[in-house]
Amino acid sequence: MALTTARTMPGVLELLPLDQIAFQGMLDTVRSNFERFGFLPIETPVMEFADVLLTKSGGETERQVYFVQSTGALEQGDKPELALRFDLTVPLARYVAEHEHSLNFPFRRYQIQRVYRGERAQRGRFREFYQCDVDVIGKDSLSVRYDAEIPATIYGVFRDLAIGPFTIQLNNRRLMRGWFEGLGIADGDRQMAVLREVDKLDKRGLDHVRETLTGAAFGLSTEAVDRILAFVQVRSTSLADALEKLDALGSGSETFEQGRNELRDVLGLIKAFGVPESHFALNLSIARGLDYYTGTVYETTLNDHPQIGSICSGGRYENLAGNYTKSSLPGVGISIGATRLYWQLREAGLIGTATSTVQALVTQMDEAQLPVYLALATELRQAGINTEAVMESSKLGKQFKYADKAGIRFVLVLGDNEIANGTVTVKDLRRENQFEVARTDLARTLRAELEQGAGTGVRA
RNA sequence: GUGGGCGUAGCUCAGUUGGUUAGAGUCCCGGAUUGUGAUUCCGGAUGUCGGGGGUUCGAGUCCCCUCGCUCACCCCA
Repeated sequence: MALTTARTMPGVLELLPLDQIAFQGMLDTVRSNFERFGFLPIETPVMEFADVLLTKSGGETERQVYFVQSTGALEQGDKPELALRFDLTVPLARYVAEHEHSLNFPFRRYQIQRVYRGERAQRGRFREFYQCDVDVIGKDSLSVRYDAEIPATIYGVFRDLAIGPFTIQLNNRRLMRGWFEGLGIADGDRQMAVLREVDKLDKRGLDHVRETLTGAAFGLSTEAVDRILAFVQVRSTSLADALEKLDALGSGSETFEQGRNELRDVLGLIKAFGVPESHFALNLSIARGLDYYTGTVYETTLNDHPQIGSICSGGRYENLAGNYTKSSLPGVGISIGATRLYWQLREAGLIGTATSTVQALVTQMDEAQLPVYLALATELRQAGINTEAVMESSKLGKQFKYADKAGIRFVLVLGDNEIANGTVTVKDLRRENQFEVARTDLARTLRAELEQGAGTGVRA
């Protein structure tokens, strides 16, 4: 019989158990921080009705959507009725509109699930990936103060992930649009186009952006472009510096002043939330490509690994669910692309080898003593230690090799001597030492050892 | 969706101006006398040379087509 090649589609990340443990450790850190800040969990279906998912989308989104069709509909040649979600924000909008009358506002939710995009595979880009989202949705209005709570949450996440120094960079869409208005770029679509272009500043460089803006596609004057470039190059080094640089921009349109006031409030509150000044900064080139953002926008980068780019981004939007309800539902939120983040951290060598979730292996010296081994394993499990017992007899060396490869830290040997003495021999494969303890003290001893070296599993 | 690069063991690759039975390292499996892994030594398994066609006495190598992967753009986590 011809064999089928075992393979997965490009753009998916499938991990071996030890890597999966590291990845899940990362998600646990994200989740616990989201919960610590008082966000509530929800999950939504992977599939949604296509018309619900694609309401506001232009051609770009639709191009990246996977449609889903039942066999029956496929045979009849119908248009697909269902599609896979491509982010968690659109399903959130649908969720809030659908359950509006049962929800408590401001609605603070977090959601950690996979999303799907039909992209051509590329380094660090996935077709199936995890997003970790937090959003706050208000009914009719939502204070700009929430715009500061989001970065505070994000600070907690990346601090606990311990992946090195990072900076949460902030900007405000109103401030940008107001600045462009002052230069005579009044049309909304045109403002968006300029905005998307300056967003590339950090990636493409000053000259490239200048060339594009003065070029035929935009046709802006050299003076206007110089003013834009001066604006988007603003970066801050501390809170006082940020406020000073905002003042130094001079006065502007009503939109501009509104944006500036929002930014001032947000920056001040981020500090009040306890985020160190070294970890947040003004970056007036941050724009975000998505057009639904209206005010504050965020991007987070690792200081020592700028090539990785943004590892977490989001912002403020008015009218989240305008396509589904007449209610006004403003919100602010952010998303961590966990799959890409994990993949890039691994590429950069920032993730060490995880230890197994299995903490102890009970070896088998003598098949006849199997009940003794199983009783020992049960004892340890009852003491909260994840334990595996060797079920098939083999050479002890082979059993050690198995434990080593599996990343199991403690190997327990129970032979005639130990049984006679009421002891257990423990080999700690991580510390590379061996000791013998009374069986009655075993669980306590292992617990103490394990707690000593407790970590997130993501540390290098 | 648009443009460039690359396809040889599971992985990283070598393979001369076309010339016998296609190699190395790594990984995997087994062994090196009594109850100890990761080091060392010995042995073993593994390939429609991406696929199809053409040129030739002879193609991994040259030509054409095709498929796959990958990088950049677009967009984005």
